Amino acid sequence: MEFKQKKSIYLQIADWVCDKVLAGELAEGDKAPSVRDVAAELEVNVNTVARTFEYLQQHGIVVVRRGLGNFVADGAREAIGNMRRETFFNEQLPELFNAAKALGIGIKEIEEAYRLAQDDARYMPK
Amino acid sequence: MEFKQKKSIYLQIADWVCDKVLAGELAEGDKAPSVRDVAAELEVNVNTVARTFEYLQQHGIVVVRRGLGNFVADGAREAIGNMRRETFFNEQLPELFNAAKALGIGIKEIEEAYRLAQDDARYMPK
Amino acid sequence: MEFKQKKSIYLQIADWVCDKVLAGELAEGDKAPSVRDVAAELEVNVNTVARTFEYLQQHGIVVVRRGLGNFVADGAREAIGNMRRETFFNEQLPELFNAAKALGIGIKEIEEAYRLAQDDARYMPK
Amino acid sequence: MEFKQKKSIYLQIADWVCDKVLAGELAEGDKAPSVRDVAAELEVNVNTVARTFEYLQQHGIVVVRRGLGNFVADGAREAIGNMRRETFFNEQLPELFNAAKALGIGIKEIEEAYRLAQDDARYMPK
DNA sequence: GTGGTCTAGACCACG
DNA sequence: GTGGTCTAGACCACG
Repeated sequence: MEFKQKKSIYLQIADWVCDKVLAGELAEGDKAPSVRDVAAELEVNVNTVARTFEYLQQHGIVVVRRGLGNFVADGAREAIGNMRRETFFNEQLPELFNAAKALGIGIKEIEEAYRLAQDDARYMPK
Repeated sequence: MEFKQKKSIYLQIADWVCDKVLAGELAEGDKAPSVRDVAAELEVNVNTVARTFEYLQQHGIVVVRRGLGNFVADGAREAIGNMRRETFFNEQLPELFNAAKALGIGIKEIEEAYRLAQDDARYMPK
Repeated sequence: MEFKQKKSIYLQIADWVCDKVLAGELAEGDKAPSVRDVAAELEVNVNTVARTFEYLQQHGIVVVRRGLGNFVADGAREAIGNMRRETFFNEQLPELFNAAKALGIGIKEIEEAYRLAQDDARYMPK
Repeated sequence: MEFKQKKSIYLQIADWVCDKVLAGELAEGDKAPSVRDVAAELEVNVNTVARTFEYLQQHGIVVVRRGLGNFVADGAREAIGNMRRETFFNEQLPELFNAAKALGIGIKEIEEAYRLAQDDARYMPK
């Protein structure tokens, strides 16, 4: 796994875990891989992964059972969806619209970029 | 001026200077306010502002004339526009579309949010 | 380490790091000594060394891994070589030839000085 | 007149004056143009030119006659030649040879660059 | 007056 | 432990 610079690694790992949940690789109630296993797999510091699970726990996506490990919480899928939707509509989108406005970019150009992105995705999937 | 926590102060000051250039308050060739004047006005440390101008210089937005101060570079407006436009289309927009795709959000919903944002801006300007 | 007055300390430290890379003391991928260790060893301020690494990073000689430290970049040796070679042929040498021309000094005299310098180096190494 | 960034403006002006002396535009004993005239002509600060003449005076190239102005000193041509020759052989050349050595560049390559520079100067004079 | 650089010391997010 | 950032204060060359 490659990490981007802009975002904290621990948050990128959180995204990675959430993606697994959404994809069904981790079902609700499943035991999540241990902090140490994730750290080994992704070649990051154990503390970093610990912070990831602390974050996931605070957002109701995992629950800790002491001595047993982290488990995907009931309602995790929904919690993830809500969290992301909220971020999307309340943070990402407003920021983008502000930037667009300042640059004199209108909805037309955004639509066009969207269509181009769609085409790219269609012909060069992955 | 209020600073946000997410972004470095020196970068927020850089944005502030760029905005002045785009707004025509600072024309190309104009002398920018001195490092010390900006520091006093924004109530930040002189070194912080010095870092801002170092950054602006590296991006071709100001040129330093020794002993005289910082001057808005020829082509600064274009440089700022290009920089911001590039960020918009190559970073912000793709990230947004990716997020949208993952959430099953289509262009329709983005358009609708855009219209809502427009209305907000219209009725509650500033 | 003794610092000269003509050049900024942070740039002299950058040269010192580059020399270590060229000498093989620091291989590509190696972790560079921490900002604080270098500051302690060279008896300069931590911020000064931080500036050095910022400079090295901008020139592709080190990469920062957050929380882990600075690492010698892939291709650092080549980047340093190119940087220095370019300075030599495009700046130092033309300046010298211009000065020589203005003084009526020809290649013969330069060659002779070269031979003398060689001899000095041979008999008084270091 | 265009100023380079690396060298102090006052030293570049000093070179400019010395060049005039060597070219015969200013003969020994001639009155040099006033500090204010030079400042106006080159569009620099008066203090900068004052520093230039202070420097030239210290190196025996001009003499000040209070109330009358600066005059090209007797022996100015020779003083300039000596000064430049000394800089050339004791500073520029050793620095260049050091840099060359560090880069593994020998006298052959310097000679070749010299020949190329000569050709350039011959075919594209000025 | 102007920016460039440096020090000493601090707090922070991140790992 | 690691680099990033900021402050307060200082001295410098240069103009």
